[in-house]
Amino acid sequence: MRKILVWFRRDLRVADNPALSAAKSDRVIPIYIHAPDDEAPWQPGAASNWWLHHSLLSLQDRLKTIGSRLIIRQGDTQQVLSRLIEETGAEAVYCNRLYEPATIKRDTKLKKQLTDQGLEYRSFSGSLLFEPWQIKTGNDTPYKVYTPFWHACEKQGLPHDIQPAIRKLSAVSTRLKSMHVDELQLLPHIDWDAAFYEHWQPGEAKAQKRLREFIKHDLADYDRSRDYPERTGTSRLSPHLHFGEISPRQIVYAIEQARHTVQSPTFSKNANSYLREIIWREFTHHVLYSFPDTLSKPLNPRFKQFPWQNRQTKLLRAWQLGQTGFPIIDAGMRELWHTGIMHNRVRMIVGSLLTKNANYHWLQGAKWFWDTLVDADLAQNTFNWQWIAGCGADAAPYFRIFNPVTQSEKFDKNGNYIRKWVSELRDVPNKFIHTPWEMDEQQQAQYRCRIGHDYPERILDLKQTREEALRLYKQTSGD
DNA sequence: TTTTGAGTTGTTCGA
DNA sequence: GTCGAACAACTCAAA
Repeated sequence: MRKILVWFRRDLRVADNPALSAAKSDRVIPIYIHAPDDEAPWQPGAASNWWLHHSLLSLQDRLKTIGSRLIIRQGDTQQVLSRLIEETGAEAVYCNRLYEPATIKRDTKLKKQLTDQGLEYRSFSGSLLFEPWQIKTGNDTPYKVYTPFWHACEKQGLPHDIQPAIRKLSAVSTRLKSMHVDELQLLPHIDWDAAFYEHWQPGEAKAQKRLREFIKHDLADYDRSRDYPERTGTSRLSPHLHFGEISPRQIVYAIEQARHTVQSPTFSKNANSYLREIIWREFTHHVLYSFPDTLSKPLNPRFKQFPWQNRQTKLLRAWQLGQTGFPIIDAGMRELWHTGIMHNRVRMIVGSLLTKNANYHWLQGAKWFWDTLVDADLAQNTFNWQWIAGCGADAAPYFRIFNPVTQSEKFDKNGNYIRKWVSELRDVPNKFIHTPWEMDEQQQAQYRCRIGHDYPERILDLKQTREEALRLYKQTSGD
């Protein structure tokens, strides 16, 4: 039996883990290397680190139940790996592939170094359904439009062959030292994460539970209910997927099973809508893989000179803190701050306001989301911010500027979402919940919400900024 | 090579 | 209140 280092990265699961499965009949030494310096300039934010902490604890427990032990180390990846190889006498390193530009660069270098030393380095496909080089147009170019990409995936068939969970691994020598998860200092020093514990349960088992509950309660009505932020009609699997506590193949497998069991055209239609979202995730990774410059530059070259603002100002701060004076925006930004997530519908509304109405650079929004989201994912964050800013793949047309009042009236009719997150508006009746500035002084006093005192004035004029944005974007699209 | 059809999520205005 | 059209042309992808 050979000794194999199974290098966990963002595949923190035991079931359907191709690298682990490939190594399981040998002597597996599961390792996790915390190497924050490798990830600059996109260091994971505090919310992401909170999740990682709990996910690592969970993986540690899971491995213990099958007779193994997770070895945690910190430092430069290459040095830590060499050290571990020396200490253990391992002959091989197995891992599941990641696709961000900086990670590919690091892993390619590592692979060369290890193979040069006569070691085996093997990587597997564990976090995407399709490898980014696997889905190409007829001209062998990467797709830039979603629908044909989806059709190409459908044509190949969404893979749902899953590897069963491993029941037993050989023991890891007690002499091999591991750090405690606590020592990685991933948890915040000040206590702002209380609400996270109410909203999230990281870990492989919880991810499976979330998937089952989503299919049972929400999938049948997914098309409709996913658009209403007060409901829980979305899957909320994104952070689990990001850290690989669950694989997209496992999701496809479970959806297909449910489809088979339920046997209803409506259910099947809703199931497809959800699978399309999973394929959006694939699409964002494929686009970043093929166009690594999009991390900082617009995919659409017309936007090279686009005059987005890039300064730190009061307006940006007000947006970040949920103090814009627009209830739906403030609800979303506060939900994000408190829970590490924001409903998808609301992400579009706040993104449109920042990039189009306020004319901020999409990277400003991307950076804030990166720091605050538990599901922060480089490919998806980059893609989606470029999408809403109108400069990305299959982007929103220039005239699509969300109106936060209209959106709010449409998707949070009774203001339940707003009142949940913006307590100043708790007593404001439905008539004014989307437009509290329309209350006269007496009403403001009566409902205990004085504009400019209890709740902020609006930070911008919707109509005027919309017209300015239309002018700017029209110029850019029409040149 | 050329042609053809289509393209996540919206808003506003006027009939 | 409801509905359809305008907002624009361009690029992508496949036939």
